Amino acid sequence: MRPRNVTIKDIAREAKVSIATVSNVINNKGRVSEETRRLVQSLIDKYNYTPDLSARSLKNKHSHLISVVVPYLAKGEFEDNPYFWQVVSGIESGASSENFHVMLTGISDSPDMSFATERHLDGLVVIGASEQADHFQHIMDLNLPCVFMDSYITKADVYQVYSNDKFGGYLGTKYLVSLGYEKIILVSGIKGKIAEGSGVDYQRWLGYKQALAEAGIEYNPELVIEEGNTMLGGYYAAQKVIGSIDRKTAIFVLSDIGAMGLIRGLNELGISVPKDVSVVGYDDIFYADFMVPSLTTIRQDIFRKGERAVDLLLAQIEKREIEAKTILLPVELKIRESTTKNFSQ
Amino acid sequence: MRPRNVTIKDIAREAKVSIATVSNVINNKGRVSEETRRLVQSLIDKYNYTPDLSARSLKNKHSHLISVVVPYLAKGEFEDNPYFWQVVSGIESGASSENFHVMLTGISDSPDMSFATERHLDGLVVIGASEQADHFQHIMDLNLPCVFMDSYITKADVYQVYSNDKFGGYLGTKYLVSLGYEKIILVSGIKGKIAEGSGVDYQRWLGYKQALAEAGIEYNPELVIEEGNTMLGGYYAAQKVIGSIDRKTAIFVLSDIGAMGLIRGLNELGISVPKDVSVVGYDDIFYADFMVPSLTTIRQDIFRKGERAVDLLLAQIEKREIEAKTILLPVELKIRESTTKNFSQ
DNA sequence: CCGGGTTGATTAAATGTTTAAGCATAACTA
DNA sequence: TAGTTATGCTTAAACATTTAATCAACCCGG
Repeated sequence: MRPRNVTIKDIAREAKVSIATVSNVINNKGRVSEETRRLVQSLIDKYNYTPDLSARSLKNKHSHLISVVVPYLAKGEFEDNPYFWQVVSGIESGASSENFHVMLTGISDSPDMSFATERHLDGLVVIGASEQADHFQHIMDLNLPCVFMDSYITKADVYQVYSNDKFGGYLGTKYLVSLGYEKIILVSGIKGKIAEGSGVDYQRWLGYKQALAEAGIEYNPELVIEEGNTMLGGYYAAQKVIGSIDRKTAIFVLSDIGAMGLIRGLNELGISVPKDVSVVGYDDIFYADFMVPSLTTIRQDIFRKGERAVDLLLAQIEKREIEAKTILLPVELKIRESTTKNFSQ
Repeated sequence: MRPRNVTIKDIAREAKVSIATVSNVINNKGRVSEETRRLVQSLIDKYNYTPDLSARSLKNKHSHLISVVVPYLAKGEFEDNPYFWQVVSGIESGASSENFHVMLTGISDSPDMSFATERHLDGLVVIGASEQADHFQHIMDLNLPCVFMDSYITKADVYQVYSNDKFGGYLGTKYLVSLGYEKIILVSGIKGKIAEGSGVDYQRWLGYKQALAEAGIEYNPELVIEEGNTMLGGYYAAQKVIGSIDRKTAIFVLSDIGAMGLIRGLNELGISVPKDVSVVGYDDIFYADFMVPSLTTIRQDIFRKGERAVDLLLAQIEKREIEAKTILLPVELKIRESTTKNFSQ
């Protein structure tokens, strides 16, 4: 029905040159006179010819395709934290402006990474990897340009981007202390991460501890609730936390989504934020500002993080010189309605 | 460093057979004895060989790759409605279980669809297309298996999946009427869609009108606010709406995200939900249940919608017989805290 | 014992590119 | 003017597959 796809051969035939010449004008390589270059280009435009990427990638061993590897919540179901959508959005933005396309793959317990070589992927952005996990070695074995985001890999000298999680933990805690609270509950993510000493939550916890130490508040491990940085996790955390809330207590939740669940849970238990307890979140996902109450939080530019990851990835792919293998993005305290001065004294 | 990728040739050589035979065992085609099949398979397993998808796709003209086409908010920036992440998650789920991979591409005003043929994409899931828009014809011209989601295409006989938007609009409106409200403000999406008569918002608007008619309430176009189904849109809608709120007024927002912005905006203007006004949302995005107040909304199973779109797409790709080209998913009223009976009488 | 069918394999072409090597022709240099 | 060099282009191989065509060997019925 529709004219079959025009190939380099068709262009070459009509221009009365060899396909090599056409290839040369496409890629701006080799030697070709201005005259034929124009002729060929005009035919390319006329027929709207674009080279077949499968053929190209077969020859080249690269595809202009990168993949972002996102942790699965359940089998085949992505984490429902809008954080990821913002990251992915940033990655797509960075990639598409450099003419790369983005594939989306989930990673599970037994990760099969063969797709990366099968498809001649040019690179990977891996979100929230852990060097303890199986998949880490699998990924390293690919020997592919790779950027780890929010991963705190120390064993290997890899490219990484993260924001200043330790400082973020410090900032949030210190702010609550400055408001007059002396007992600061930390609601953190996946169980065991802190003990394991890995991941963003561990870093934020370090900052939390540091701020406590500076304030002369003794660290109490019982105030650290590892509930998972999900809405439901925060919601259940409310029940765990309720018993220990007094006039000197504030809560620092290491994700906005968790904070949202927590606030909801507290409400149902008759505790109102910020009247009865102050809550600080983390991430500044785009609706933190629209919640009721709006959420005091540690802001990181999530979209930007995705873009920067692509920068770093493309630098590797194109073997450009780079200042540093690691990009550390700033965090910032956003004060909103979910926190208030402690008037109990 | 790492042994260069093993190809079909290597397997063939070691098995002392031709590459055609290896190809046959891989694809379960042609004739090959049980004995050699086992031999070859064992070598495939031993070397962890997987066929090169570029070469395959060059020959086959298909790639086991589909793309989901998402509207851009700004250039390179996806719509921030978590709705999309849930859809994409469902699509990835459906695709990966059938060994397809998913690419993510944004669509803008001047859409270049050449990537689809260049990459031998097997199909497209297009979200929120409009047959009036430029991109629609571009997509049709590709002549590729395609599923339109939330698009209400009528000009062409295409595969589509949507949920029962008209009924959803009816349901939400009728519920507010049943609570005793007589003046129901509709906060809708992108300006002009209703006049244009296209898209999900138009359908929901039809349902809205129908419910009003059944209740004997006169339709008043001034009560329809087209503000964009974004959080910020809802937020600004609050200002437009504030003047016309009285004791008999309720608000139906055609997206949860917009409802969230609206409720926030109303709060800032001193109006509390549901005490002063009842609000119904649309979508049941995953945190509608966790907001304060939790949101009465029209629920659709967004994740499922993504999965079903893939079903439909794969049926086309594999040329399977299908009952119908259109899948209509149910909607359901979820009653929560943002609505309350009108006690003004 | 001969011709036809079945079985298990091989050969070779084809897919659409890129690229190294080669080859005229023209232009420059000594 | 002869030798070198630069220019513009072509040839052909290579990339890793699939698949149609072919073929040898074997079996079997008449």
